[in-house]
Amino acid sequence: MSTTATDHEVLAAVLAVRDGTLSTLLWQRALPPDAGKWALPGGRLGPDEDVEQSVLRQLAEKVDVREVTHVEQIAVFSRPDRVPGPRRMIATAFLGLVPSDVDPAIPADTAWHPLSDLPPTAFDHAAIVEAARERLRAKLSYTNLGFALAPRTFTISALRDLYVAALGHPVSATNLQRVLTRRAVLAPTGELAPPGPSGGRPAALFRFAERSLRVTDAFAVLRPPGETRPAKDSGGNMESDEPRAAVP
Amino acid sequence: MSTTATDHEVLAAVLAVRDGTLSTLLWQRALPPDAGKWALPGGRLGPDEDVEQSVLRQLAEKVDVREVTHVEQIAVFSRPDRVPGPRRMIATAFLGLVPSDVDPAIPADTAWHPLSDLPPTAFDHAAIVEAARERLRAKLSYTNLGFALAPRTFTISALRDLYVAALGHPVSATNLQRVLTRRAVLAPTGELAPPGPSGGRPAALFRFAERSLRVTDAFAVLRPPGETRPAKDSGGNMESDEPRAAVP
DNA sequence: ACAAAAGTGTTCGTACTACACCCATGC
DNA sequence: GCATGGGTGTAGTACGAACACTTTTGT
Repeated sequence: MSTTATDHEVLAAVLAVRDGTLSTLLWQRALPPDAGKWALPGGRLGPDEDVEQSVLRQLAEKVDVREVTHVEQIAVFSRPDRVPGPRRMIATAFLGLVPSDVDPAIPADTAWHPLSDLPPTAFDHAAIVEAARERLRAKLSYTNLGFALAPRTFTISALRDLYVAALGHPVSATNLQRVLTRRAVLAPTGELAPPGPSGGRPAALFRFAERSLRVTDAFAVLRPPGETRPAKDSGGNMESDEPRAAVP
Repeated sequence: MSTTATDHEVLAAVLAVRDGTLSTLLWQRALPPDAGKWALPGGRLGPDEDVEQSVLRQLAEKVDVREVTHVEQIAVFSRPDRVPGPRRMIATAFLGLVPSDVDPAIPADTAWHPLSDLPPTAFDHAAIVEAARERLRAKLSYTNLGFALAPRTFTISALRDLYVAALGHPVSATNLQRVLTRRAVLAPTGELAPPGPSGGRPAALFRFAERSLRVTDAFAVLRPPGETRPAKDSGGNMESDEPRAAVP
């Protein structure tokens, strides 16, 4: 047994907009180390699974996996002292997204926490949550990732509220509709939502044209010549997805 | 000792433009498994280092690390059968970049290979190279990452050739200069390069204003209100950098 | 009628692209 | 002079942001 043996864990920052604020799922540790602190869902990588399979399995213990609409790798966290223990623990961190309308059954030790008001967190999990938030912010701007936060059908103003919560800055409902429609990200359902008790014109219901990730703005500048809109989609596998935003 | 013990390796796809084509550094395996096939530089994670430190240490054995101008995490590769052996091997893949003007001393078993004409590669290393290429392509469009491919000073047309090799599509030297100047990515040195043997106007020499990664186009759409140009830089750490491009 | 909410029309500014044209050098 | 390569000037256009205005409902 060489000295290089490690354990590998998978951790998921599951984000969703709850009560108008971006929140993440955490469970409270009962045992040392870091007893009482709040940790991300996850666990040890099993012998016959890759990290993608593992994170879905681990999430199934906390929430119904069918409610997780998008999962992607964020980064490896590997500081030698990041978790105390007999053997070193390396973590692959994931971003998971859950639509705003589902209220999954969660274990007693688990709860949603607004990112703006996190409780004391275990180990380096706060940094993982922050990286997940940055990833989400970035990808909302150049992909159709909104589908993963939104119910199956929604009004534009409801969608606007989701974008505001996730981006952290004001978003105009008018421009949101036009931008997403131009990219063929949104499609009208033809149905209407009834107005609230204080009146107002009934809102049209929309849905996302696709419910899987698609890059809508591949190039910021230096586009291939002749392409007016870069909105073409591109293939790829789970290992190679990534966003733009925060930087070393 | 539980069955979950793993080894962890670090692999780097070191990319550079050589002879006008995007190339990567590979070494030819002498021993099984995959003897004779070409592999990415890397090796086992040491007990007292994180993956970022490890990749720099491993690269030092192949090239002078001071010549590697940028390194960033790409993804974890974790298929249980990705590498045969007594214990499972998980890999953290990195992108490394080397300027086009340095010709580092490399070991006898190591050579540069054009991405367009790779030799038979070991394990899943071809997929890692492809992911690195996508990462580079994406980030060239919305960051100042060109600094990592370019010499310290260069003419616009030399820089254009680098972008063409890395992006794989034509780039106008005129527009490249204007786009990068507008973002304050390029700065003139005031010096001139002598023309070639066939004449022509002497070209002005430029340099990159910064030699560390900066996001120049954070938002494709849905910018924070009031910001005309998003070109402000943002903080962050190495763990959280990522690009946009290929997608699952 | 009035308030409230949704949606459309229109203007404005910016900036990327493309292309024509001018500049400086070698032969 | 002429070819070669570098650089600037200038449309053209597309599109995102902002804001005014209209539409449709409830009270």
